[in-house]
Formats: sequence, structure tokens, C-alpha cells
Amino acid sequence: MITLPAKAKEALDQALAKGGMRSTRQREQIYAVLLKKRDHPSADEVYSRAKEVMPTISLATVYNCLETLVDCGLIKKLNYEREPSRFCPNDGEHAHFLDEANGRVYDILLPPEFHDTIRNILPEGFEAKKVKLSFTGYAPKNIDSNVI
Amino acid sequence: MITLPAKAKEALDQALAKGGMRSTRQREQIYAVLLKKRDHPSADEVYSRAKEVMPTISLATVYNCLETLVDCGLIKKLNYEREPSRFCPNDGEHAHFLDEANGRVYDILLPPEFHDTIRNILPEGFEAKKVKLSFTGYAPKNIDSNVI
DNA sequence: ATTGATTTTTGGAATCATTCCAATTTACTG
DNA sequence: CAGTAAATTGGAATGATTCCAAAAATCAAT
Repeated sequence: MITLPAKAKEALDQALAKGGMRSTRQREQIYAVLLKKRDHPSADEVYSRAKEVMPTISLATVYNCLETLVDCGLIKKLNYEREPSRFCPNDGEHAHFLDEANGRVYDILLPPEFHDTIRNILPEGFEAKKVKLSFTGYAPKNIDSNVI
Repeated sequence: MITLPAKAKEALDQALAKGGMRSTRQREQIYAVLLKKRDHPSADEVYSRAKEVMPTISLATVYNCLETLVDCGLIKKLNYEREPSRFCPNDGEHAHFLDEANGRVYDILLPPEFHDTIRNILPEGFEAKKVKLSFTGYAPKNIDSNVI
């Protein structure tokens, strides 16, 4: 069991309550695991890490919890081609950069007005609920953080 | 059998030759099918349409041909979550808009400088080979073309 | 054209991330 | 504390895609 930072715990409980969902140990641990190492792990990788802090958790539960957190808006689901989905506990708007050399994904923080700018290129009548911007290529070496 | 427009046929043969690949009836028909109705079909849907013009073609071949065309740069592969991949015979740079109401995907043509602008937001040292911009939401009704 | 070497196509089996299921356990309400 | 609804669990099922080995088709050189 790991302890979720008080602030995160609060955000989690609120987000769950808003959707009429219950706060459970499993959901808390999955969220804690994602916040601890922010490297965009797959469901399977989350399962591995979760088992270390809660050995009896099941893979099905990991999938359920991840889906719940996505629905709550606390985390994001990333997809590259049809590879296993990866998860990102960054709720702000940002782009993603996949480094082809090592498979790592970086969060690229954008200037605050950027998403609006992008939305404005849409022709009259198109209403975007979600905007996804993602890059693939090579990241500079010696980057330590996954959030840029 | 459908006839591939002369210009497209030429582009296909050239693109294949450049990669040391052979021109085959199957590849030609798959490309023709994609150009005929530009609605971003899945591999399965391409298979249905291909069988109408070439009844003996196999699903495996459809997958093979689509992959080849993607590798040649003649078509693009689109992915939404982990739904079946869809294919787009538009080789220019453009964004995609998925209409949640009916599942249709629209090509959104961008101002020519836009992709460069987007690339420029990347921090020093990040080299993007591919940029993907996609929207999800509601498109205006009564749109006839899939290319905007 | 025919041969030979190399690709490509083909049908069916295999893969594997994810979803589904029914039974048990857990969390909330009164 | 009891009752009810939601969540967790392990295992089975799903389904798009890939893999495989054999047959067919393409291209280059004769």
C-alpha cells in the first residue's frame, strides 16, 4: 500500500463522487501508482506495479480502475497505432511526444492559448470536444523528466 | 476489377518501385477501392469492397496491401483508441475530425504553414518525424464530402 | 516466351490486449 | 447492523491483426 498525497486523494474522492462512484482501495492504489512514476505505463505495467503494493489485485480490476479514472478525467489514455494503451496522470491539456529510439513518451506542455488557436482552424460548424496533438520522432538525450 | 486512374496508377507503380516492391493486381485494386469512396474504411470494410471487384482476394492480402501502401506513403493509417484501424488515401498533411454522432471521419485541410508552426512549439532538441492532429466532436450536418 | 529466383498471395491457425461473465466481496444508507 | 447497490475477482471469450507454410504470380535474363 502506498499513500496517496492528501491533495490527490481529495481530487480523487471528489472526482469519483461527482460521477456517483465509490472510493475504493484499489482505485486509490492505481491512482497512486500512476502518480508515483510518470512514465506512461501500459495496463500490464500498471498491474505489475500495483501488485507490489497490493498483491491480491487482479488484472481485470486494473483495467476497471484505469477506465474509471479516465472517465473521471483524472488520467488520460494514450494510443499509438494499435499498441497497448498507455496512461498519463496529467489532467491538463498537453501534447505527447513518442521517442522512437526508446519508446518513452514525453508530455509537452503547451502555451495556454495554443489549444484555442488550434481549435480555431476548424471550419465553421465543427465543434471539437477533444483535441489530440502528438508527435513521433527523436527526443534529445539526457532528458530526466517525462514532463517537459 | 476497377480501373485505377492513369495518374494514380503511375504514382502507385513509382512508389512501389522506389521501395523495390512489385506491382500486383491486388495492390492496384485495394488502392482503387480506397480512392473510389474516400470515407476512411476499416480493413474489414476494404475487404468487403475489394471482394466485389475481385472475389477471390483474401483478408490477409488486404492487410498486406494496406500495410504496403502505408509504407509507400500513398495512404495513411488512422487509429482511434484501439478500434480497428481505418485508412485514408490522402497523402498530403492534414488533420482528422471524428464525428461522434455517426463515426465518420473528415479530412481537415490545414493552411500550408500550419504544420511548421506546430513543429515550432517543440522544445529545443526534439525532432518530430510525424505530427498527428486529430479532433473528436460533432461535425455540422449535411456535409457531403469527407475532405474539407 | 521459358526458366529461375524472389515476392506475393492465400486460408487457416495463433496471438494477445481487452472485455465479458457470474460469483464473491465491499462500500454506503438508513 | 442490515440491506442494497457497486466493485472486485479469476477465468473464459472476443476480435483485430499477425504469423505460417504452401501455392501462385512477377520480374530479369536467357
